[in-house]
Order: sequence, then structure tokens, then C-alpha cells
Amino acid sequence: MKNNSIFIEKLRSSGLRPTKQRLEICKLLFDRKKTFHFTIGDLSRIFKKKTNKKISLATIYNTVHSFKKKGYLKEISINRDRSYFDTNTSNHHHFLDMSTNELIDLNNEDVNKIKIKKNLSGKKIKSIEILVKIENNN
Amino acid sequence: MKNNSIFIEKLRSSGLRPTKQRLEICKLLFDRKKTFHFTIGDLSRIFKKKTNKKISLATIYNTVHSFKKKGYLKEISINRDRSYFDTNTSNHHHFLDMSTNELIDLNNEDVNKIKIKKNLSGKKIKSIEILVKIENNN
DNA sequence: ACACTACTTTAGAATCATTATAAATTACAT
DNA sequence: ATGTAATTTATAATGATTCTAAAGTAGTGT
Repeated sequence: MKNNSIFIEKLRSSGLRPTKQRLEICKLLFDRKKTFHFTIGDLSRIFKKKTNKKISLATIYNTVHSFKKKGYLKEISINRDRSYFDTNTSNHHHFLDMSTNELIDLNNEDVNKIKIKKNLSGKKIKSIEILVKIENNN
Repeated sequence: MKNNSIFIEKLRSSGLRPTKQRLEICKLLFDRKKTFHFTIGDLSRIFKKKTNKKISLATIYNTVHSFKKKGYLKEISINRDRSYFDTNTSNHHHFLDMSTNELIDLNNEDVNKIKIKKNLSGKKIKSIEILVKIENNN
């Protein structure tokens, strides 16, 4: 259980005022042992269930986007109907469980080094992302 | 320049009636030497420009989705604001040019074999997709 | 050629996630 | 305590996609 003052400091250090809404969202997102993957809809639902406080949906959008801009969250754009955010902001890959729509981390060391043997003139590689789609085994 | 009768046969063989709208769209999509990547919006614009015929946006949606269902197109779900379709339905990877939003094929032989060293019990791998984001070099 | 039925097209309405707006509230420096 | 800029909020606007139901069309059988 992390102390609020950690989050207050974190927010202030990046120029975001530590409002009570932002602190509540920090607690939900960052007071965890494991990486957390979520959609805005998920977050809204979890917020409602875990706290009994009201928070505007617009604030959730605003907050998630400013956290992303500050580098606290990474957006995983996978398909048109759901955009995931990830508390693990390092370079890494993902499993996508097609049976549950759940996203699971796949660390760089779990994949052999990728070599791209084609290069396009005038362009440089910005990132290489692997998505491994999985489904139930039966 | 492919003959219409090819497309008529193609459609009929998969149980789709060869309507004039579907034939027009076939000509736009499949009478090409190179793989074609497009969004529904692109297709609608190209249709308007190349033919001077009217076609309902709903029909474009319907047609693209039935072509996908029949295996003539592959949907490349990359991000939340644009869904691409690809006339290359084989397994392959992509470059995404962040400067132009253009999608470019990356064949399997252009990438070394990927090994996933983590496996999840009860789940099997359905596909492995690599997305290489590129941008202008300067 | 005609009629019948199922398939298809169509315009417009409905939906859904996200973004914009603008007024009320809050944080914080002075 | 005051002033100002940042933030939150409810609501409206947007934009892509899907739905609806009526009109049109293709293919079959006669």
C-alpha cells in the first residue's frame, strides 16, 4: 500500500496538480505489484466499484491522457474497438487473449531478437511490436 | 486489366451475387499488381474519384465485410481510429509509416523466425504479428 | 416472358466511444 | 485572504460504424 505522498510528489514533479481525482486514479493504477492493462471503460467501472466516489467520465479521459503524455502510461493501440493502456511503459510485447480480450505482457527476453531484412529509404525504424494472439486450447 | 467474368465467377463461387456494386469494388481492389491497403474511407473516396457512379457508404461497408468473411480481404487492426483492409490475405507483417499512415507489407522472409519463450497453460497461439513503426529519417 | 423469393442496396437513424465546450470549482502563489 | 490559472464537470458535438426497413435486383422455376 503506497503512501499518498508518493503520488503527490510524482504528480507535482511533472507539473500536474495533485487533485483528489488524480490521486484516486493513481492509487488504482500504480499501487499494484503487477502490470495493469485496462481500457478507459474498465477504469471507469473499477473506479465506481472500488471507491464509492463519483468522478466524471471526462475526468477519467483527461487524466489517463495526461498520464500518458507524462509517460506514466503507454497506450497499446491494438484494434479499432478498444484501446488499452498499460502501466508498464517499457518496450515490450503482448499476448492478446482472443477468448477474454485480455492483454498479457511478453517481455523482451521472452522473444528472440528480431531482424528486419528489408529497409525503406528515407525512413527509420521507430519501434518493433509483436502481438501474439492466443485462444483457449480445447 | 482483368475481365469482369473472372470476378463474376469469383463472387458466384462463394455464394455472393455479382451485383454491379460488388463488381465495381472488385475491379478497384483486385485488378492490381501490388497489394492494396486501404481504410473504408479511402475506398469510398477512391470509388468516387475513379468511377463517376454513386454508391452508398453502407454498401461499401457491407461489401468489404462480406469480402472479408469470404477470405478475399484481411483486416489489419492496428489502432483505434483506422482499421485497414489488405488484399494480401496470407500471413505477413507490416510496416506502418507514422508520417503518412501508410501500411507496407513485410513478408515472412524479411523477418527472422520468431520464437516465443513463454507459454500460457490452456492457451494456444493463433497468430504472431509484427508491426514495425517507421518515420521520416531527417 | 412472368412471377416469386431471397438477396442486396440504400438513405437515414441509431449507437458508441471519444473529444470539445464552457461554466463552476479548486490549487496554490502572493 | 485574494487572484489567477489549472482542473473538473455535465452536457453537447463529433465521427466512424452498424442498424433498419423500404425499394430494387438477381436467379429460379414456370
